Amino acid sequence: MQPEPVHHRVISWYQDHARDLPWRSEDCTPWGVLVSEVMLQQTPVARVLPRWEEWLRRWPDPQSTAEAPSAEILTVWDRLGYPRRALRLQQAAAAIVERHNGEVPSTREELRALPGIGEYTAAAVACFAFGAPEVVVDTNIRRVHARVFAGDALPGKTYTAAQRRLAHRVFPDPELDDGQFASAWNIAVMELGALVCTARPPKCEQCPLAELCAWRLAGSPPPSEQQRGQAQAWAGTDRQVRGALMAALRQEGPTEREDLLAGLALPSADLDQRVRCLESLLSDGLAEQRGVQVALPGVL
DNA sequence: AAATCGGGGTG
DNA sequence: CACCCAGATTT
Repeated sequence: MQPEPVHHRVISWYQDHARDLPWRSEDCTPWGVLVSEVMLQQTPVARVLPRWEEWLRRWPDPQSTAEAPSAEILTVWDRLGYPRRALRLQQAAAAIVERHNGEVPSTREELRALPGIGEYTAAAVACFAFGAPEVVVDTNIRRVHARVFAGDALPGKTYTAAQRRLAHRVFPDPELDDGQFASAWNIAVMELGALVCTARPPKCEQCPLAELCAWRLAGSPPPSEQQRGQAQAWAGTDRQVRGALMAALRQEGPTEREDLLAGLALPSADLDQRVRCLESLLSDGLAEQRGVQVALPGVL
């Protein structure tokens, strides 16, 4: 759409209030941006920062990442969560070496074809690392759009087709400013969602859009039951058991299968669940079994 | 469209 | 203790 007050207000607000994050630095490489985006998938900025610093210090480019032992990749990943992301990030590095001569590709389509790079991350890297005017939509942006334009308290758990259409409809026209204005819109709305238009108690008194926010103008109605995501319990789940197994493999190194299964400090997990979870880790390539030993992958 | 996949910080 | 966090992949 044509530039409107909503666009100018958000971008101006960003220029005054943006956090100083290392992957936003002028001298951050596209690889640094890509690593940050993968680490930030479902993981807060504060927990990513130290892991990102160490990763880039050890593996500053796709080539070195592709050559590293997977066991080291998973150890540096530490407890960031969803360790399959770490494995896919290494697979993406290998694909970049093979298909793109070791240089992070700059188009949304090429990025989307890499392992672990979905709709959001492909658009984010193309925009933040290369300045491409792609429509970026993350959980922060979905929430801002839901409130400001749709008048809803929360966007709901799943990214719907209607929400995708809305994001495109309110995106500034890239033809106008060679895309400079359009690409600035993405990071500005995202930061507004992260700092002001937050999930719980939003700081509307600090918001540059408060006067024109549809949700606020409607009286800030509370979220419906449908909009409130039902958080699945954590204790007793396979995810907890898988996480405990991975933590043990990181800390203890190669371990006899029977000792690994018996040593888990999770009394609630019966043997069937422990075996099922270990088998799933082996199947995912997050662990390897060699004889009676189980270990992180890639170490001979 | 829904399920699965970690882990920790926070109101 | 429920809820949230710069999602991707599979079914």
